[in-house]
Amino acid sequence: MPELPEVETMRRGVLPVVGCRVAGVEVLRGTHKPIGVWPRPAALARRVTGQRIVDVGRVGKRVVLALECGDRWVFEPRMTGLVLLAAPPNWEHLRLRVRLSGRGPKELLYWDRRGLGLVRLCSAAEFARRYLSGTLGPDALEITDDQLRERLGGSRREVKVALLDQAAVAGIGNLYAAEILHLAAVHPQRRCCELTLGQWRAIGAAVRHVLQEAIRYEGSTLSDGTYRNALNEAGGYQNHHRVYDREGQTCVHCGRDTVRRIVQAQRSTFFCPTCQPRRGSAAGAAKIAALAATSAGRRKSDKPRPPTGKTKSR
DNA sequence: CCCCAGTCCTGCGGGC
DNA sequence: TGCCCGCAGGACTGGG
Repeated sequence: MPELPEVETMRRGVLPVVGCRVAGVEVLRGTHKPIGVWPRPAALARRVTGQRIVDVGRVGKRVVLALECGDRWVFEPRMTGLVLLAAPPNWEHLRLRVRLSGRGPKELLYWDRRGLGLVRLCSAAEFARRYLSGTLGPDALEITDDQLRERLGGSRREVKVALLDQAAVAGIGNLYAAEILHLAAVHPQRRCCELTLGQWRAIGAAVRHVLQEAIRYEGSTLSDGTYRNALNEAGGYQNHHRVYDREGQTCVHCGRDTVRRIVQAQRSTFFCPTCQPRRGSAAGAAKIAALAATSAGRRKSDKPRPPTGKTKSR
């Protein structure tokens, strides 16, 4: 389930490949159906071999290697994909091995248990067309409250479903949508067009706060253990979840009600009926005002543990 | 245009 | 104990 925090953690983890040259690439086929790789392996090897990696960026939930020729190599993990420098959780599901030369890591690996992910090499023009020109909304870490409201405020969709729309805002998935709405004190089934300006601000503040905290803890590793960072280590944010996967447990905020589970758009949604009433509450708005202040104040001093993050390229 | 249901894929856990 | 079915949710497609 890599969402923005997990993919950002992978991106930071593989930053040491910047400056290395691609010495070769192997597309591995085990007993499973091969993942999507574009172009086909022979053409891929021809285009990437000898190229220097000049940057590691992120676009939504994808890791992007920028090559010196201008091509962008996009790794899209979808449900279970991992971009790794260390040994993978299980060699059987290794899908791609990129051998590197130069000082730094000797190889970069793409692993994917379910094989729903894909790896695509794009020219600069194709990259822009696919990922930068309107098909993907502003990055969730950078979107402003006004942009969020402009892009979703007119929609009749339920707000939790709308937050998953990558064309509106890029990076939020099922887990963090639930966490964000609990912090913002907004019921997941409220329609976007019914939300107040204050509620959109609360959601905006919660988007930034939840995602930054999750990045600080290097993402969420659920009970299936699939998600790992680039060094094959588990994340820590699962210990700080407010509602996700906590059905029937006491709400950590109000301490009185229990977390409920409903299904929206064929996906589980977790929420607390007391903290997220169907109508907005003054208490929720006040809570968010305080939170927004601490979140903004923390941003500059919030250093992840090494390897440290760098500006992403887009 | 907007929105939704169905599809892909594998591992795991519940039920019998 | 072993088997089967349903579920997990990324992005995409086809259709209303």
